[in-house]
Amino acid sequence: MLDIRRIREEYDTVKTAVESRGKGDYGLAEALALDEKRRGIIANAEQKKSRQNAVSKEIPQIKKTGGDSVAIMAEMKALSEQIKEDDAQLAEIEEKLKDALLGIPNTPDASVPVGADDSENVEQRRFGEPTAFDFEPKPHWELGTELDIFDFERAVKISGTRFTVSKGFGARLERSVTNFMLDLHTGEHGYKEILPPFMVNRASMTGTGQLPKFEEDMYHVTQQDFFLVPTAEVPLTNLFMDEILDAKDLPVYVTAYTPCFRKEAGSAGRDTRGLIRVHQFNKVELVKFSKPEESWEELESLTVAAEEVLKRIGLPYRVVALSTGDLGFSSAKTYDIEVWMPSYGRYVEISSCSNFTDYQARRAGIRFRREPGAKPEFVHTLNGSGLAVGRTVAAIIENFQQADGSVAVPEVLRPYVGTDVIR
RNA sequence: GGAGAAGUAGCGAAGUGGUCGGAACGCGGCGCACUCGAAAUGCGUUUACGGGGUGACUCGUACGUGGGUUCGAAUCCCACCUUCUCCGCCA
Repeated sequence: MLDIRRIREEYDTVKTAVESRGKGDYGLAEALALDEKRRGIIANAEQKKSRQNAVSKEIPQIKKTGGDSVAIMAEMKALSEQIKEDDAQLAEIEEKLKDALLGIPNTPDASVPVGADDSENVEQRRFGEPTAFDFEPKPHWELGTELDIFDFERAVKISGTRFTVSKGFGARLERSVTNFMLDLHTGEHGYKEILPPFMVNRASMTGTGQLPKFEEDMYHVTQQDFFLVPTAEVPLTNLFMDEILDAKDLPVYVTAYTPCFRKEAGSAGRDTRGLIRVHQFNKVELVKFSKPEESWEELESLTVAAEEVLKRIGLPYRVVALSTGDLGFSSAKTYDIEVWMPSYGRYVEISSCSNFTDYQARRAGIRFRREPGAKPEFVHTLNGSGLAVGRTVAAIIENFQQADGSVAVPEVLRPYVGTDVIR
């Protein structure tokens, strides 16, 4: 969430930034009004409390010396009731203020292109050229079914639409890609591998910004109020919830493979075939905790680390900077990496790399101390897919398909897959 | 799932209705003294959040969490969370 003091002191700047997302002020004006009300109540209540504390210290003396405590007790009783009323009123205002703040998105960085939607995203760079074929290429769902490595019909039978079953080399390829990504990031990019829970509590989902606004997108285990993780970002970022880190340990780099669970509500009819948009998919996630002054540099290197996966596999891609209208709720700046997907005839999102600045850190209470005795400051959090595994598999199958319907295994993956060609 | 015990500063731990909350005591950390240096020893110091103030500073809040009783709660009552021990179940 945004710092209420920043909203108070730089209201116009914050308002302009938030409104650049193109969907109003998200209750910013309301938050400011609530804050003013809140401070008025605090000033009043604390004066009364100060008096109450002072008198409470005197009462034992009065009693000991046999003085008359009846009048003062009556006064204190009345004061105590007033304080209770003030506190109740304050709690109510603070609850409202907190709700208001949780509903306000992060302020886009000044470098983010202003635009209404994804059509105004700005391409940053490309790697490779869209794959050229001297035959008619097939989409991965057709190839995969013919090769008997995907089984969409049985997935529907055992679970429903938007679920997948991989078999044989299909399952092996998925596992290989996952391992390749984890090995690259842990071995060469300095990330520590984490295996987190796949279900998290409400506090974690609130810390990273999925709750309270986006509850309808999540799978909720109502029996125990758990949520299935929509991304490993949630458990990874909340590793340090309510902790104060040591500056000498920053930056912290962590990575994890998890399945990701999403309802995909509102995308009915979109990408209904294949591995592109499903309720459960695998992803390797990269998360960083950094000092504020280093986070922009860290965003660039995180994006480069994610790109490296595609470079080594040999898949054509491009990087785009999201415009303000397409930017995620908690993000101050996001680069999407898009891989070339022949069946779509365009680039498709395969990674989203964001700097959340102190927005998530403030919600989740993740701080650091520059030196012993210094005031704790909020860290900056960043994350990016490194990469979405299912979409990577789909891209490999489509871009590496051969005229005879077989799929060449990219060289870096051969030691993992154990074959040169899937046929 | 059942029974019992416990949650107080970085760690251990005292406090069972008021002068006990930055909080006894011990350990650790930091500073100073002693030392060529270190150890040992001695002295001092050591939380976070919010309000007000340019500031020195000041007021408030916090004893797992949330309620309640009381003029006053770490202390009494209720609910929940977590940890430990035993039993049950289980990969």
